[in-house]
Amino acid sequence: MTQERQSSTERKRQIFRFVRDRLLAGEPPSIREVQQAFGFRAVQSARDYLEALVADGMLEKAQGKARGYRLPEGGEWPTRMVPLLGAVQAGQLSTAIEDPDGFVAVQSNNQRNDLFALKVRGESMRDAAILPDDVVIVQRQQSANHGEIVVAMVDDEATVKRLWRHDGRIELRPENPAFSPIVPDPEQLQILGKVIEVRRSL
Amino acid sequence: MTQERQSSTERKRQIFRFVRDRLLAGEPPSIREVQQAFGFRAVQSARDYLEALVADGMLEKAQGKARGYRLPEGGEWPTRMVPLLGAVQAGQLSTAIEDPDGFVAVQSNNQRNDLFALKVRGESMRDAAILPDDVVIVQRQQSANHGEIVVAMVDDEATVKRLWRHDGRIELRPENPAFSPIVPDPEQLQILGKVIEVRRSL
DNA sequence: TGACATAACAGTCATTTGTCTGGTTCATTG
DNA sequence: CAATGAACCAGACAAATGACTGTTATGTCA
Repeated sequence: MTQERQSSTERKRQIFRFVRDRLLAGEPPSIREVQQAFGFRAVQSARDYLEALVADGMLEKAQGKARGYRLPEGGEWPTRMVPLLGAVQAGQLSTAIEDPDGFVAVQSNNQRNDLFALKVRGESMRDAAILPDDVVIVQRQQSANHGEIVVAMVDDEATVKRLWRHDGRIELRPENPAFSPIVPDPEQLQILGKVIEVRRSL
Repeated sequence: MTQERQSSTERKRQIFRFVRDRLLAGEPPSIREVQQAFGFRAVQSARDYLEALVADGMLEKAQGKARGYRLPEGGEWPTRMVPLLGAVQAGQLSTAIEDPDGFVAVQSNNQRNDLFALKVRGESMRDAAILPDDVVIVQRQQSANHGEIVVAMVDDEATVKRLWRHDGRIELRPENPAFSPIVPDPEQLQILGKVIEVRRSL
């Protein structure tokens, strides 16, 4: 009359995967949904497993709130959705982020809300293996180190270039012999952020 | 005694962004949480706005479920975790997938469980902008079309190459003049899948 | 065998959350 | 002004969900 007995550890793993997948899909399950998914006849059975997972540090939960189980923020890198911007013009970054073209899932230990994604235009970084229509994940910051690939405002438009420092001057170098380096007026140079990842769909 | 009166459209936008950001963070809000976030004295006020957003197609909701508001399914695909494999040897793909080096978040409308990720070794695809240590997302399939980039078993190891068909023969072409095309014995050619995305961390 | 631990079950209560019906305030306008 | 509609408010009810206490089966092992 009761459901077949199973090894705790294996079922625990299955339940964790179920909850994790639901959380990654943005749909936190209720305890009773876990119960039904695994055919338990009692709510408490599912609850026992969930509590065990919390005790193991595999899950966290918000007391009293509905659908309150979450993945811990520390151990595994949480996946977050990051706004995808088509084009950015000077001074419009924050407004562009409020009305993005879409969202991209990124795994990052970055706590703050300072990542965004940008679609690359042009061939100027071809030899750095960054092609048109690639999507770059960008960490917002006002400056960058020598040699890092940055997104900067040039002629009122966001472009991807490698930042080069020499003789106290800053240069934005394309990586394609067909393009010329840019030596911006230091007063006007506006760096939007540093490229931390490149993605290309085939 | 009542809260300051505001223009509907602007507040609607604000409420939408609030809900959207909560959803993207994986924490769907309850109606009362929206109410409190905007200082409404009545639940129904928040509810009115949420209903309006649903009517506008900006949100969807699941009847009766707690925290049931969602972003519409338009173009945004669910994010799934896909096993990341370091190296694969012949015949060991399925076992490798059970003990992966990690997981990668992928957005895909693919329903089946036939995606995996593989870390690229070697420079043989350099001119296709695929570099060592890049991670390729692969869709498992036994064959592929002319011109597609595939993962195939060569010398008992998985390699990334472009598949070329001519004269009824199949060739695995590197994309780097320093490497030579491979013309495998058709009997032994084992294609693991097709590369659908390339990622590089900087 | 009997003590023990584990996995599952039963039932109840409390809180959170969604739903509903209607009322109040206030600017606009014919 | 009276009518109207928009924005907001009040309160109650119901469904979903979490929390709690205790019980029953089943395997292990001294």
